[in-house]
Amino acid sequence: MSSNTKSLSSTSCSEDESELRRGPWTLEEDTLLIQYIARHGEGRWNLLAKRSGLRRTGKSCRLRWLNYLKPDVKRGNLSPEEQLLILDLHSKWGNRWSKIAQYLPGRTDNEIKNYWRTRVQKQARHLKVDTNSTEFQNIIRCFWMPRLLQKIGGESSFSSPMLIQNPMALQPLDNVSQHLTAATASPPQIPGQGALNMSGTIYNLDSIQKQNAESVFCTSSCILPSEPIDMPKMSQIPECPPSPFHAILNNDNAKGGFCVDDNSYDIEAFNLQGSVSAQGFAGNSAGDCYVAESNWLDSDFSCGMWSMDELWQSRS
DNA sequence: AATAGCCCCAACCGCCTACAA
DNA sequence: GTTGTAGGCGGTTGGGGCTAT
Repeated sequence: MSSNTKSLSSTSCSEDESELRRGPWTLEEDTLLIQYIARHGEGRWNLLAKRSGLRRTGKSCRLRWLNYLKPDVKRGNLSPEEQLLILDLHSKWGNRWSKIAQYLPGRTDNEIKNYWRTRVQKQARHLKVDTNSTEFQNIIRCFWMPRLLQKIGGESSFSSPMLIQNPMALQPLDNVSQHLTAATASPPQIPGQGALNMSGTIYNLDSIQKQNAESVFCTSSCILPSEPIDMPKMSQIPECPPSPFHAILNNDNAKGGFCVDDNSYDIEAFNLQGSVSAQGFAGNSAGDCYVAESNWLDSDFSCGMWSMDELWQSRS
């Protein structure tokens, strides 16, 4: 949405000339701000606001520049890689939007915050869980992030700029995100095989792709193990609870859905029946969960459906 | 075609911190 | 050490656009 096209609702003929303007920025204001910064540079926002002739607060000028006018601000939907990074970094730092934004070149804290509120929190609302809850964290780790990884892996043949060959496996985690952002800045010249390593997690894309007919194992501390997964062995781990989502794809009469939009790669909706919440995911020991989701990953996943009754039965 | 409801995002607000006087 | 100011951050809101009915 460009506010350039918007009219200033607060503007009127009788408006006091000395009054500060508020609301959407006009094209003229944008031009003034850009020209001033081109001549004098960023910073000293209050002074800028006075001298530029803009009847705006310094704060407003700063915000407009940083979130919209700055040349390197990226527009458009967040890529799966960016979404994955946000989910991962948020699990580490919480609502430290500006810190998270540092790892996504061209993305602003405001944009990331909006993404979290409109996409991620929406899912939590549908599930009737708190976004900070263990349950929801598990859902993100076990379903959303693997799905994004799968999507990235699926595109690996290959244009995904964040997908890099893995020269930095086992690097300290804080370097990893940096590496990822660096990869974004300079498009890779590599084929799409390898791994993503974030937060100490090696996202083994080869494994993901091979696992389409298998399943994905995830733990509280990582999404996928760094070692190639021996899925038959994994599936025998006794403490792995049965996947509540196993029922997802085998029930044509399902009334609930866990949907991922193929274009945005977002989980589109949890349409849960009654008072069902995601509490079932909290019971996984140490946050571990086992996801048998062969069909989920295999399908085009316009919308996987399952019965919530089955879901609940499967976890008890 | 009209309209009600929802979604998304730009912009604002209030608080906090850093720093200079 | 205190005070004032600027900048930065996270939370919240308002309104345009989209979709469903």
